[in-house]
Amino acid sequence: MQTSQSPAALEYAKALKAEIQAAGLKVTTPRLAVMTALAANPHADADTIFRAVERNLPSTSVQAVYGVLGAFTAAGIIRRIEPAGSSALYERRIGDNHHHIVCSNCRKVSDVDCAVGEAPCLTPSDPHGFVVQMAEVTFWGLCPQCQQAQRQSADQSSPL
Amino acid sequence: MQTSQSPAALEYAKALKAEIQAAGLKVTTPRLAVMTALAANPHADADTIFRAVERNLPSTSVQAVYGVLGAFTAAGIIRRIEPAGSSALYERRIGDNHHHIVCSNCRKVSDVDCAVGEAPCLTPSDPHGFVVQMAEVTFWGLCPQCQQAQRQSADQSSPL
DNA sequence: CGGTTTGTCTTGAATCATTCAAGATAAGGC
DNA sequence: GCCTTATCTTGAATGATTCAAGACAAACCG
Repeated sequence: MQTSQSPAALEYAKALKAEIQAAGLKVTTPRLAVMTALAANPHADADTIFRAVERNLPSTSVQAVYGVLGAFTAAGIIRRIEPAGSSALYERRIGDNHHHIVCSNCRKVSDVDCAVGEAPCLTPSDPHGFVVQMAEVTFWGLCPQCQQAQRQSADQSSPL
Repeated sequence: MQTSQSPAALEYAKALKAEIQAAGLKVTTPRLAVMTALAANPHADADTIFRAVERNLPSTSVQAVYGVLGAFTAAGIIRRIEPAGSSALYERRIGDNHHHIVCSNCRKVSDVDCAVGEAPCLTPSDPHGFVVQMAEVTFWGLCPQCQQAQRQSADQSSPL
């Protein structure tokens, strides 16, 4: 991206490169850019990532971003989530089985650690013959901003 | 649907009608048909319901089905779920906060009662300022049929 | 360091689920 | 039975995502 980079940035680039190589994938400029964009946008959809990548790498195509995200997801170095009503979102935080809370109004997503380490309710009572591989928990609620917006409109409609 | 109906079927139709009316919606043939189709297909997408409805009511349009499903969902008499990788699915079982297990191979869905009545891990440790409204749990795994298919292909590739 | 192989990217187009809009129709209240 | 209004039909549009073919570049090799 830049001709001159800080030592920290160089370290970071090296780590990214190692991560991608470790997944058995070739290291390319678009791939590094997608990883960097994902670091800046922890729950981003393909279009958000595309626009972030495009800023530094104007020749990038949307399909390239989809390809990179697909390859990363298949390789297991990023995770894809699909909350109802949102397009697919991608995140770099993986391997810790964390969950998400989604704003039912604006669809903003935050990470949530599982409250209970062992995840007691994550063993279904009767899996109907399924072999359970994982449990995914999505909380729904109102994000701080939408709470405030709701309060304000309530104040307007019924002022004391 | 039929000119002559059994007493039980008449009772059922009456109950359906009451349910739809109670939601403040007009009772129409397509709406009754959608409800019946949903009873026969507990986790069906719009197209499945459309095809089921179409059998008895050939004049029905896909958009009518979308409209009915949307109205029912908005009224709260059916529930819409969107497991990752599936189109929207609808179910009549509502109000009991049950969860789902989805086959990661064929996307078949089954209901799962929450293992723990209180749902202990369903209170996020740190909701990041969100006001939590509900928790949605989706289990992923292999359904019995896909397990068998997997076993058979494993037997073929490495026969003893 | 240049050649070769193979995976990745660009361009262009297609698919699918879902939604929007306008007019025709039928349900429910009177 | 008539009127109002919600609902349905028809037709078209949208948006996210995927597919396909050829151009290109990364990694491996000597």
